[in-house]
Amino acid sequence: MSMKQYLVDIIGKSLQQFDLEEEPEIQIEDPRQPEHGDASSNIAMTLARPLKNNPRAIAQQIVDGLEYDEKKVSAVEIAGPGFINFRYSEEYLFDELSEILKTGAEFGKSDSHQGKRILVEFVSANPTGPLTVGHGRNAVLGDTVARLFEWTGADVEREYYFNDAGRQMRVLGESVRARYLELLGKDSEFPEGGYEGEYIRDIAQSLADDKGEELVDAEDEKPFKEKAEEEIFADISGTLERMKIKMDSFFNERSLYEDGKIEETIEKLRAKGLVYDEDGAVWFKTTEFGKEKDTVLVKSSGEPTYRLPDIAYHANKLDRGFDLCVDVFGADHIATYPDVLNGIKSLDYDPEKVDVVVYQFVTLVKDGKPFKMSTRKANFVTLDELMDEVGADVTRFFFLMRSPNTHLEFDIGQAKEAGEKNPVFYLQYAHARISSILRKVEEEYDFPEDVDLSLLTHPSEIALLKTMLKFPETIGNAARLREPHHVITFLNELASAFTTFYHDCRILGEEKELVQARTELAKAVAQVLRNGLGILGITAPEQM
RNA sequence: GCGCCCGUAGCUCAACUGGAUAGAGCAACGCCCUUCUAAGGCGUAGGUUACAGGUUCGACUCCUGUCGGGCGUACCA
Repeated sequence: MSMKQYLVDIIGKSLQQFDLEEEPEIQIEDPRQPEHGDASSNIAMTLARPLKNNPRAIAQQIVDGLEYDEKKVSAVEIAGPGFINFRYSEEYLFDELSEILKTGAEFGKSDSHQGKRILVEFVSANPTGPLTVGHGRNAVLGDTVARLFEWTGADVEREYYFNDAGRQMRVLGESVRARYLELLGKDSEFPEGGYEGEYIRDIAQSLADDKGEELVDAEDEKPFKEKAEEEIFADISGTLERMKIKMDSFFNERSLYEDGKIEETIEKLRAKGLVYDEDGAVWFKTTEFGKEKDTVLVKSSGEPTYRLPDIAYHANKLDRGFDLCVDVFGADHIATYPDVLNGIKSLDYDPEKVDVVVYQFVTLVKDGKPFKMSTRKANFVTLDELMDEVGADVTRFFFLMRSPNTHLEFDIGQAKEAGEKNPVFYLQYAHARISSILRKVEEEYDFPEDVDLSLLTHPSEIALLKTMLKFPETIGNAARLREPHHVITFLNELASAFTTFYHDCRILGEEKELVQARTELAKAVAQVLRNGLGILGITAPEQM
């Protein structure tokens, strides 16, 4: 049982002395100031109103009725307006340190999503060009949220959804055809709104190499489109792999048509009276759900809008038995979400099982000015280019360090000169330092089996230990909120606490028993750093 | 016009569910390498949390309004 759960339990027991109509929720928080103890509860303040008494008096009554294990809690104090502050006993802290070492690579895992099957759908870019830094935030966020779910016990599947049948891909095929003809010196007309990127020429070139003039009189853009899709997908897969992202499945929108799911979706909605025909188009009565206008599902041309397959796709996900389906997408797609929810709800699925992680746009800054990206116009910086410059670790870190809900400013110049001022190195450096020390300890010492951890008495040692203990809760919060940046904030705190310890306390050259105790402490820190960086998909180097 | 998101130190951003004295990094200034990695440390400076009200014992956090920015509001994806 976690310490916080223990505190909730003992406070709950003490509260039985009051005649409360309903059981209050007992909150335990981490005080910002060390003088305020290791854990704190505001319960007395929240009870002031129902009990019609002042908070400090209530706090006193709660503390008087509190029965606690002195092996866990060394002191309980009332402070400020009525906070009850707890201090952890050293015995508890040392037991926990042993626990971290024993649990090792598993330390930080929890069971809040135990037994749940979760599908995380992300990236989902149509194969019209290489992945850009614009896609990077989606890719890294989705993968890391998936990792967080895994750390909280879920069985996770990562899925990439794409559509190679739409207009985008036709234009892509036409663009390749034009470049192909151009290469062979034939007449060609570059399509309006075509893809202008250099990679189109590369694809055309490889077609010309393989097929010569065979395709000059091709009936349509199909062979060009297929070649483009193949090459671009190979490129995207390579980029994902470089970023340590491994998809479990690729889902093509087309299969929804082939299975008749699109038709089925419409018919089911029609049977419920939520779909009607007008002006040659098929409409979804979204006004029923409070929207201002109804929404077109099938255009008068007979082509569905993207909302229809979106609804059918989510129904398909739920048919596959997932307990939770999480979509990751940028703020520009937020408008589709209510339609999808209303759609699946109307099809009698539980909308609670669909959740979305929305992130704000990445603003690219180039030469000190904002820079609009467009795949079509070939204004972009690819993820591969970025990784060539700064590597995969920095790339992942960069996209994860900020809350998904805030605009992320990406300054290309700054990223390139990232070098030593990049914050990811601070974390890796702490790990490398510990590794180096551990190698030396290994060479120079031979320890007995028993360790006396109670030799760890320096404030920096205790502070470091306490910081490590927050790790499991941090992971739990990050998973619950789908916000990986909390892990980074924690790791920064941990690395900083270690660095303070490193400067205050030596390991090598002290009394042998102390060397041993501090070695155990350092091993634990390295372990927690590895676990945390592992969740972020960032390496923990042994030397730098 | 309407809807969603955002506005915190010079810059980029934190602040868990409403908690106690709003924190980091970068930039600036001053120190610290014969000692386990200086990709580091210590110190100084920097704030009316956009603005105005409200709710609360307590507001960066919740509510209302104003201003500023982003996105959406298609028979585009």
